[in-house]
Amino acid sequence: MGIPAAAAGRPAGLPRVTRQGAAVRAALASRTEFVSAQELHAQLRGKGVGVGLTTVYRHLQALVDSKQVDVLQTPDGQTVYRLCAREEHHHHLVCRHCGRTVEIEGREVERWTYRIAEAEGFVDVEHTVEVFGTCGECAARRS
Amino acid sequence: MGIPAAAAGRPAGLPRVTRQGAAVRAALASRTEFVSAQELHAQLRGKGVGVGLTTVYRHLQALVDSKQVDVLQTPDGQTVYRLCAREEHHHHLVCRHCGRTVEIEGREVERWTYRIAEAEGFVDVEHTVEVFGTCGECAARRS
DNA sequence: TCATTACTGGTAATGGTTTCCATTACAGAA
DNA sequence: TTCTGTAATGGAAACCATTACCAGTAATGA
Ligand SMILES: [Mn+2]
Ligand SMILES: [Mn+2]
Ligand SMILES: [Zn+2]
Ligand SMILES: [Zn+2]
Repeated sequence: MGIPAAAAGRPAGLPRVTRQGAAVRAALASRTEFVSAQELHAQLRGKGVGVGLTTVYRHLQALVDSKQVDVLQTPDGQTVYRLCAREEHHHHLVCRHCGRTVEIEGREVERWTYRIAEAEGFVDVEHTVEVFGTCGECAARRS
Repeated sequence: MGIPAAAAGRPAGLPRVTRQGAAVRAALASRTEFVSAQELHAQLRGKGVGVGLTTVYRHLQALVDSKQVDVLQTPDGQTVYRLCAREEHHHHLVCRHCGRTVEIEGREVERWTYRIAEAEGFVDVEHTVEVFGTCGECAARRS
């Protein structure tokens, strides 16, 4: 009675495994930079994988909610996603030309935000820290 | 010949002084938190000040371009504006409930972003650093 | 006062994201 | 394997904040 031992697949009865879900995740995994839902959708369609745009949005949101994917808004306001290597909290250094992305970590910044917030009496704090610039290659290419 | 001594008003021949421009700036000055263009427009209309939504957007953008106003996107993606006290580069600690905003400065963070970017070969770097949380009052109110 | 032209603002167009909802197809039960 | 309940799908329509148009208005300098 009770919980089947081989409950490995997916805990309890959560998201079903579908062709589309796998496709979205795979598409994201194939890209190393941040990409938009529309870009991913176009990429999938281009390779003949039938997936609705709505579904792409849904899976991306689910991945974000489960902390498996990072999101950020580019300076020009579009939402982009990325399947990051490290699971722990981190930030990004992004080339505004080619999109090349480097995951960065900063103990000092973490301590700083916490200290500042506490000093002002704020609790339940979260922060966004993103760095944009021109990577070496792009800088050379346009010199 | 030459430049009139009393060129105080507005340097050279740049933006004209209009009722609407003053209204938008005044409306922003009356608010201490970050507000959206739509909110400002509604506030102005509510007080009987006739200003078109398009014009509100235009003036906000102009104020942003001339560094007189700060912009940021809330976690839920809406663009909000604020007339800050200090002109120098700084960041914000914002209450996600009441919008109360504290201007913060962080030499360490500035140095950190610069150092990281340089180490990775990035140039022409800019960064976004915003801290969101629940302020003391709001924390008490919902305890 | 007059002419020049930047500014204004209503309306239409954009464009990314979400909502609807009828259809499809996982996955556990029989 | 087949049956079934229901989560997932996806095309179309709705949303909605922001922008583009452009004819009318008004600030400015002569
Ligand atoms: Mn951090
Ligand atoms: Mn800074
Ligand atoms: Zn680059
Ligand atoms: Zn508050």
